[in-house]
Amino acid sequence: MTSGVDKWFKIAVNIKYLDISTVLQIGQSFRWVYNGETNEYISSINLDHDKTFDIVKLKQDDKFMYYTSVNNNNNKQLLHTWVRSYFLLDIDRKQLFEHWKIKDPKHFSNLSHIEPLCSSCCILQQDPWETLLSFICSSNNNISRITKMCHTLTELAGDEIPNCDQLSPLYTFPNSGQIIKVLTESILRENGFGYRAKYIIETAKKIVDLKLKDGMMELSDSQYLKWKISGSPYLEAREFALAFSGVGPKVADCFLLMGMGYHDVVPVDVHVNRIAQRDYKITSGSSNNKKTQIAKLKLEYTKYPTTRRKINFDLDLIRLFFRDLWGAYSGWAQAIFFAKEVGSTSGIVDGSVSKRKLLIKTEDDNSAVTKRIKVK
DNA sequence: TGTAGACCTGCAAGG
DNA sequence: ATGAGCAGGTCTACA
Repeated sequence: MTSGVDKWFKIAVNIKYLDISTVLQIGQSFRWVYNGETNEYISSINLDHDKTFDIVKLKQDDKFMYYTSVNNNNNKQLLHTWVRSYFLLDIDRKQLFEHWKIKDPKHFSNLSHIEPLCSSCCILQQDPWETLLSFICSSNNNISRITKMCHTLTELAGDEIPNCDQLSPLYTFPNSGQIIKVLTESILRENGFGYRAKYIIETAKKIVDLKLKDGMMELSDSQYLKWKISGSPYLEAREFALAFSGVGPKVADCFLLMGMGYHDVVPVDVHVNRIAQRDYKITSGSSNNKKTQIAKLKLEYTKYPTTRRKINFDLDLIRLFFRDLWGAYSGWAQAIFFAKEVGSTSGIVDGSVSKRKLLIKTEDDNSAVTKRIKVK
């Protein structure tokens, strides 16, 4: 076990540029536990998408992000690589903003208004398998329950990680094999998963079957997903993702954006839909132009039967509108508008003893980002 | 082929 | 104290 003194490594990141208290709680990742006394975030992390997990801690001040691993020798190089990759630090957010200012001046030109939201402009590059399951849990659901469900999944089917020096034990995120071995739909239902219980079991089964069929049983689920999908055009990747139970267009796009690195994907949910209609005047009516566009998509999607069955063409046009407007990192731009629109709430803190609420103001009053801390 | 309802659960918001 | 309504949707059963 550790001596009680963590050896922290650090990386220069201005908090105005990237604020982990926003990014980790905005509803992208659901398994970071915040410790209000130490101001640290902790989670079990699959550092290289392999089969071993580390306990990772993160914290931040104005100029630096600090990171450490509680077990596995605190491998600096591995951690460093993971942090850069998880937060996608090599992507130049300032350059993205410059691009968006040119492409969408109406909504990005007033940078003083937008600037407070820069800190939330970060799409995390998460573990593919965990991302897929997390977002299956997310459908028609709220962040605090999604968070709870993700933790429950680890407790029910993951492995307890020894010596992690925490008040409550931490577990690995279960792989597909563990899920089908240990869990059933009724167990998940008893544990509050509701109708998503079935989707989780079916999805885990499908991954096991696919790996078997492809002769790739030695790969972890995430390695398999990357092997299967990486490099594919978006439409093919989405077709593959949509074939899973409980995965519709929104969940598939979240998975591809946050788990598979498809940065130009804008997941269209009720909020993005509302933004499109209200701020961009995307009509829900049926103009000739729109009918033409849909007819074109229908033709194109005949090659993709699952997509054809599950897609909503009106919403898909909104995705395409934003992709064409914002470009290669349109998914990141969407994160800014999403944060502005709904703010965020987060889940468990210190073993669910208390709860933290973080709110980003949404009024059109050019106000700065405000945060509210609420402790039960 | 397209479109209403149903669907688990927990929580805020308003009365 | 109580309970309708909703939450970053998806699935199924019908016309």
